[in-house]
Amino acid sequence: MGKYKDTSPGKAFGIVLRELRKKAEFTQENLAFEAGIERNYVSLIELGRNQPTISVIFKLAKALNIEPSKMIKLTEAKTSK
Amino acid sequence: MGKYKDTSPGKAFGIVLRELRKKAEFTQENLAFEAGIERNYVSLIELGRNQPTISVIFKLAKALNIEPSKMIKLTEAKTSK
DNA sequence: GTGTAGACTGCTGTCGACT
DNA sequence: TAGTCGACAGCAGTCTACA
Repeated sequence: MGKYKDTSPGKAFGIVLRELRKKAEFTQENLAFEAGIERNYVSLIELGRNQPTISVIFKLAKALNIEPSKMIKLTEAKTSK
Repeated sequence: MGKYKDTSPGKAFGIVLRELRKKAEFTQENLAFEAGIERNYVSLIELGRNQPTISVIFKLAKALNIEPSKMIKLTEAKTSK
């Protein structure tokens, strides 16, 4: 407890998602199509406005051809530091 | 064709959560208290009825003293993607 | 100690359209 | 190409309570 500069998991995940999407050279529209979700929803997640559920996380990971746990691992790195 | 990996991420996560909770010798009530969520909600997650959001996953992982990515890794092993 | 149920609040996620 | 807006359905998550 006490004070920490707390980047919420949701926001951190959004940053990770954007980085991975750019690296994969996807547009939000392409990623949304591959993951089977809405394009503007990808935007909301990347901006950290929406906290995705576990099923959405798995969909995104599959679309990006990466393990879900790898995405979470990257997210941890942004939340703790 | 694997053994029996035909589970949705939500259900798989529930199974993993229960296994980890038992291993840590927590009751649902203890875990809920540590994670700062409702006791019956732990039950719903374990049963695969509710899909937790990423923030809840992080709360549970912290309460169990395990990395969130580790929980997801275990979940992958029980999921058919 | 856990599952479930109802009632409730608020957010996830969709959809079309405009910036 | 990405952000946002409003309207909307559905579900995440709370709370109390009972088997």
